[in-house]
Amino acid sequence: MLPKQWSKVFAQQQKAWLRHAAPELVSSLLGWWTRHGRHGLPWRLLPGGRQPGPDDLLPAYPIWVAEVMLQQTQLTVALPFWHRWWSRFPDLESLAAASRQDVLHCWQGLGYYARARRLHGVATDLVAAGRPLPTDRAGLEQLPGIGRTTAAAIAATAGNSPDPILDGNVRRLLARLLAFPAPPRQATPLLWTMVELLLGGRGARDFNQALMDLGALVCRSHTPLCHRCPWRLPCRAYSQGIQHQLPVRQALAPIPHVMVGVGIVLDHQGKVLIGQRQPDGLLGGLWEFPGGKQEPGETMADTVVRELQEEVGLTVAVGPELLCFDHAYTHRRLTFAVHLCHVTAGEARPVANNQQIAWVWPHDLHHYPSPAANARMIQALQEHLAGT
DNA sequence: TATGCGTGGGG
DNA sequence: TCCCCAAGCAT
Repeated sequence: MLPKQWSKVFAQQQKAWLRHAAPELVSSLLGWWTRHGRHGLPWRLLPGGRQPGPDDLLPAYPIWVAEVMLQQTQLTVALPFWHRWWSRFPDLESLAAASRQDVLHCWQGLGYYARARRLHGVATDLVAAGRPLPTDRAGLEQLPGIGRTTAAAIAATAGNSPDPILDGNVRRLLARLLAFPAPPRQATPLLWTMVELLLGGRGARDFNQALMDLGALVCRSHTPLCHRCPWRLPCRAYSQGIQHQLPVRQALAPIPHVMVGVGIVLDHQGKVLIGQRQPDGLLGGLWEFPGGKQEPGETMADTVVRELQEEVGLTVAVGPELLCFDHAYTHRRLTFAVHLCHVTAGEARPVANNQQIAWVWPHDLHHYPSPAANARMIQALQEHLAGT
């Protein structure tokens, strides 16, 4: 980390330069964007792909949904989910009228499930109060799940308001343009000031989209394509030849690895047992086969027996391993060992970690929203049953 | 200020 | 294979 005094001097110098250089930077950015072709979100979501003029107002609801889906998620990944959502919940009222299960089911596979819960909660509250979705940044920022960047993205995309964003693309662009000597991981006040100076108070619809396109297509994380960049000449990282070393990376904490034992319990009819996770926290509200962490000294069979006892009050006999695979979350790595089981004693009931349980026909499992790792287990189970 | 929160694509 | 990381936010 840099000495505090040094940072302050650096910030003052950069701000002064940016005030001076902003008009030319914006002009070359928008020029590049116009020549290059517009790839921004509103041009993908509007009927017929028509292009909005500067004074056009676009509907806030679909943009709100899209921008929340796009938090920490790339456009190409989110787009199919957005289309599914759009056909299922085309307006605030239909979303408010849906059940939590339907909403999670539509979101299944996209991750960060609290986003879906909050979208649903906001829709429910607004419709109950008879109020529309806010369209200004301040109003949007009051909603749960909406921070400054998402609020600005919605307001600027829908209404061309003068609200810059500061997402990962913009942080990386600024880090290179200014040869930023510290990790720009968080949206700091300094970085906000920088992007405000750059925008200069004009409508931000095209500006925000152009910045994100430049970051995604040219000023890429691994291999920046500087020869195509409209900011190549003013870019300090490029002039110093250090564009590959920027942005400065933040040291990451080591990621723990955990072994997890999972039991797929079949009853005498052939139904299987699933449990629904608590509504909040990791994978909240999703359904999965019972299981949990392997404790020191346990065999995997021990783990499955103990977890089934603790979670659903069943005593089971552990059969053969159905499959074993790795799954990585952002802050944890898991290895799942999945075993077929049958009940030897007890009656299934929700005890810990579950708000409810259900015995389900294997071919009905897809009606229950479940995390990606569990979806792999379901597939393996169905292949196993088809083969026997 | 640091950490929890998912998943899939790309080097 | 392994690691990074992506249109962030809440606590």
